[in-house]
Amino acid sequence: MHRNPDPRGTCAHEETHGRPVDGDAVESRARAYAVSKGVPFTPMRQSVLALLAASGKPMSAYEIAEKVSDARKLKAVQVYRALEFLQEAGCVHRLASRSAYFACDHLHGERETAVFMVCAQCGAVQEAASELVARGLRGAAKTTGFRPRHPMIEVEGECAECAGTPER
Amino acid sequence: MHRNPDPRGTCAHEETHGRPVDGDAVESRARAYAVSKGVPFTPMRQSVLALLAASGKPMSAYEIAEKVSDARKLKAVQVYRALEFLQEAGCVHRLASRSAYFACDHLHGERETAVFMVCAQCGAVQEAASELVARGLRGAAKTTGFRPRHPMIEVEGECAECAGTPER
DNA sequence: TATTGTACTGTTACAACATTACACCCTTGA
DNA sequence: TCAAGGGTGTAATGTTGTAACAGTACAATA
Ligand SMILES: [Zn+2]
Ligand SMILES: [Zn+2]
Ligand SMILES: [Zn+2]
Ligand SMILES: [Zn+2]
Repeated sequence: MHRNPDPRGTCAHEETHGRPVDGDAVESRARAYAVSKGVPFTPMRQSVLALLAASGKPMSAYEIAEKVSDARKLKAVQVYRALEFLQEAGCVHRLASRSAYFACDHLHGERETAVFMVCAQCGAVQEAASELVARGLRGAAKTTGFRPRHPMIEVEGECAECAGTPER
Repeated sequence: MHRNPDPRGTCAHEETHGRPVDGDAVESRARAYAVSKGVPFTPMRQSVLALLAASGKPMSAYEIAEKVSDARKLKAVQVYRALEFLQEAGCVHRLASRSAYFACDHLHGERETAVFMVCAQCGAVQEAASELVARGLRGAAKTTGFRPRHPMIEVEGECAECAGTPER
């Protein structure tokens, strides 16, 4: 059900599709967060974040463990620890629909509602913050007396590039 | 909310929190789908759907396998097969945020955008269809040329009952 | 300097979720 | 009778995520 599509098989122009994020910007955000929490920004955390930022696509923790070409072979549990920190720092998100993680260089207001748009063809993720969606959610919640806490919006579809080149 | 005398023993706690769906309605929808596809609506499928409808809460496949009190002990893979059919039939949804499945007696228009509101306390799920959210998503997609196909919106929070009775 | 506290690391084991593979039924229709 | 297509039962395996614990690094403190 949530097997990740094989990038090599589905998309010949992988290079054109990646949406690498600004690695430096995102790393400095992570460093700032580490300072604010009084914890170190370790090489482990740096490696995982750099890989995600460079790839620009969601990857599973096990995939990350394989691809962190840091000589050492990482175990998944180590990756999960790094991801936990990076998610707290706000520079990595988890895609529940794929059990995958990706780097993000946006600045998220505390109250923002992020929309993740995942391309079914190439796997690239685009992020948007829609006030209209946020209002809609508040409205839907109000009619049932529900108190929203953590909205999660993931849309599968086709990115502009893949829609434009329908048959690779 | 509906007349749904649970045949088998569900505990009293569940009783107060569950939001049982209309089991008959949802089963007839599943039967109609089976007919339309020329496949049988088997006892296996019926049992799984009935259990989900009666419980009114999301359950994992393994939980379902345990609780289908049908004398036989089901293996998870059998439950997954039934769930696959029931999801196609549109009477069961998967909650990605919890890797759980729940029955739904709504009629989903092809273009509707469903919002799942999951109570963090009691686990109950409420479903709503917000046109405002749908418009917001279309808007967000349009600005990036993204073609939305399967939106997935899950909001964690507290249902009216749990918010009203903080410490039951 | 020695001690303590805190957090990261490396490793093993395991829990929870999901799929693949295959043999064995059925029923339906040549 | 036979083959084809689907459902079932079972075992094995794959994937995702945590718990537990011993060891290490380092800073604050006595
Ligand atoms: Zn983001
Ligand atoms: Zn794409
Ligand atoms: Zn529904
Ligand atoms: Zn509740």
